[in-house]
Amino acid sequence: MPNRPTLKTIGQAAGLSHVAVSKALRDAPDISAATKERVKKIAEEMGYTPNLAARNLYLQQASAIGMVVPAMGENTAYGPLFNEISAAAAELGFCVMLGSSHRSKELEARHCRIMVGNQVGALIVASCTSDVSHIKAACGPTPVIFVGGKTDPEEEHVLLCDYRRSGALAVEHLAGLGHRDIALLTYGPENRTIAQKEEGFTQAMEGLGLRPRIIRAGHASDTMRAGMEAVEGLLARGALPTALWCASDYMAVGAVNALRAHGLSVPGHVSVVGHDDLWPGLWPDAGLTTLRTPMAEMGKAAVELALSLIGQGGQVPPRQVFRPALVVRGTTAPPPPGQGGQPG
Amino acid sequence: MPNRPTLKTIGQAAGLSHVAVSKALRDAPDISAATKERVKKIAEEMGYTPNLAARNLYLQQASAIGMVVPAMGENTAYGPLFNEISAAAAELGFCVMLGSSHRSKELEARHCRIMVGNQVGALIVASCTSDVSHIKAACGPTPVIFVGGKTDPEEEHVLLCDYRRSGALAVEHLAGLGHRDIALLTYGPENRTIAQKEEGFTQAMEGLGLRPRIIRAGHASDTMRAGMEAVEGLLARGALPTALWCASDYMAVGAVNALRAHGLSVPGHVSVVGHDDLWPGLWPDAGLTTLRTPMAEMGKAAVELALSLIGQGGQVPPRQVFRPALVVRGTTAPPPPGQGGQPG
DNA sequence: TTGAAAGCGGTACCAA
DNA sequence: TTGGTACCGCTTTCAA
Repeated sequence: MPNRPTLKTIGQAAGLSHVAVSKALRDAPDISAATKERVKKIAEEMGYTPNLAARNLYLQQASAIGMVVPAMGENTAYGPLFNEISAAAAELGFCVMLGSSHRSKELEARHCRIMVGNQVGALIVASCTSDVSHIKAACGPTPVIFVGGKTDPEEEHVLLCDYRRSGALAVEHLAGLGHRDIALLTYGPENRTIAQKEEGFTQAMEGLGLRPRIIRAGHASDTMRAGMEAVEGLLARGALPTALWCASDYMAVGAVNALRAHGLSVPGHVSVVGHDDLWPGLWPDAGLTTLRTPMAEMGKAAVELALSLIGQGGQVPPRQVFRPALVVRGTTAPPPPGQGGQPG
Repeated sequence: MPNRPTLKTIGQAAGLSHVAVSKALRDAPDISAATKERVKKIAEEMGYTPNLAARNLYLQQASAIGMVVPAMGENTAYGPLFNEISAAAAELGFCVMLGSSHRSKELEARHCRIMVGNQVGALIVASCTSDVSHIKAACGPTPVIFVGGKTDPEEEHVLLCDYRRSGALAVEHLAGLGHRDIALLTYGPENRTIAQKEEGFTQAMEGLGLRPRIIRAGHASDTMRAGMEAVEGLLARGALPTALWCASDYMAVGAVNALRAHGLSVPGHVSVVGHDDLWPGLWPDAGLTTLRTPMAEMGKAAVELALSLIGQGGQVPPRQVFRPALVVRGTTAPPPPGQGGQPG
């Protein structure tokens, strides 16, 4: 590391002790205004930046929080979530250490250990598996906040999204438009997020006396293809419903793509709803009707909870569930005349 | 911060001084094997993690590097780049502090200051503007590595991608297939990346005696729409070429979308090449032919350069230019018979 | 083979 | 109003 000026350096230049300099820079009441001004000027000139590691060491504080995710980009929601967390943390003078686990439990634990060693006050982890014992072991007494759908809602600190409600909202919207034959398209492998969506969907459909159809196709690694395959399968069986709710926006785009390739109009013939609202412009000639997860609120809540656990913020509930919201754009409309009925 | 065990804690449990414990844990030659084993066992049991901040303070080292980007996600290349940087850093026991500037110079500088205060050894910055004076001011003596197309290639430490070569590769591929009427689609606002692509394209076309056509449309914030608008404009003027090179993959998807909406086949009627290769599966029913920026190499190089500047690695060239590579998938083919000629 | 002392940069306490 | 001293957790040096 390059030689930055320290309190001592400034003190020498000012003919003062490092203690006086420290006080002057922090506007202590027992330093004369003249001295303060002089010291501040010198510090400014020398480009002084306090060494937070040293300060934290003495004060037994933290000025960083950690975050571990499976991967950034790759059409996941972690990018937007990180943006919010970064902003909220910077607002409070904290910085964020981030690690990509590349979906490896070993790397996940390794990131946690490195960050704990580097004195993060708390960790926000979107684990790549539902089993998080290795993470807890790696973090020891450092508090961990779990985020993301794979997590057990009974963890001590956890921020989740209510995907059951997603199902309710999707069905409510589509049924409200007059659809009665609605299918949910999901993908493998089974996880808590998918299960919740299926549950919410089934419950909402049955509540309306409608038959819930759930089609599982493809794999999480390529949900766009999964959407196409699901639609192809439905078409091949002559079982196309009038509305589709897809478990992810990407899947929805794949579904729309496949429908249009077969000369079907969206939303003219078939309505499609997505999930996540990762890219408002994803389907630019119309805009995808979708369910928005409240990333900004989740990010802010994660930082608040982290600071609260560090003891740098007020009390915050240790478990929070966020509610998705419906965003109506151009891929949903009433069903074609005469097709609103429930199939056999 | 929760009370983690320290060397002193372990020493008390082991009936030794903290010095002996420190040595034992680091396998110093002057500690007996028996003591080492005993100490290590106790440390293990207590879940000891060395306080790297304290170690760094004494050793005047850094164990973290910083990275500042305009935003994660949002269809930028920073996600994949971060993944690589994270992996390379973790490999070497370093962690990465990341900040999203939300395209604000103030926040950009703020992140830099916070990270410098937190003792990062070096910073990797993808600036949101070409002017980087505020960043340099915020970082002081801490070395900064600039990445991304907006940067002046004369900066002291800089990693770039040769977008002129992208133009050459795109033209070479399309001309090799028999295309003579090729247009480049770009978007505003003008920046160094775009300028380089245009330059490389023009040069390559003229080298083959072909007329370079460049269409600028839309805005960087929604390049998918820009791609659609560009195609609509070309169709309206009856000036559609047989091949399009789009400045981004997203723009290419928009272009393909618009072409197909008009009943044109890709690559049957028109070939389309993208740029970046952010999502191999972006256009699932074919796969987009595109130019791939070598993210993995750039990430690795960034970390190596950072460590070299910290004095923790070997010598590394301070400026590096990476070469994009052509990835041929399903959106390029020879032009339709009789349409390979150069237009008036 | 072990440990006392000093120092990294900062802050708190108390004496001058 | 100022500064000496001690301490945060760790490592290095040197004496026991």
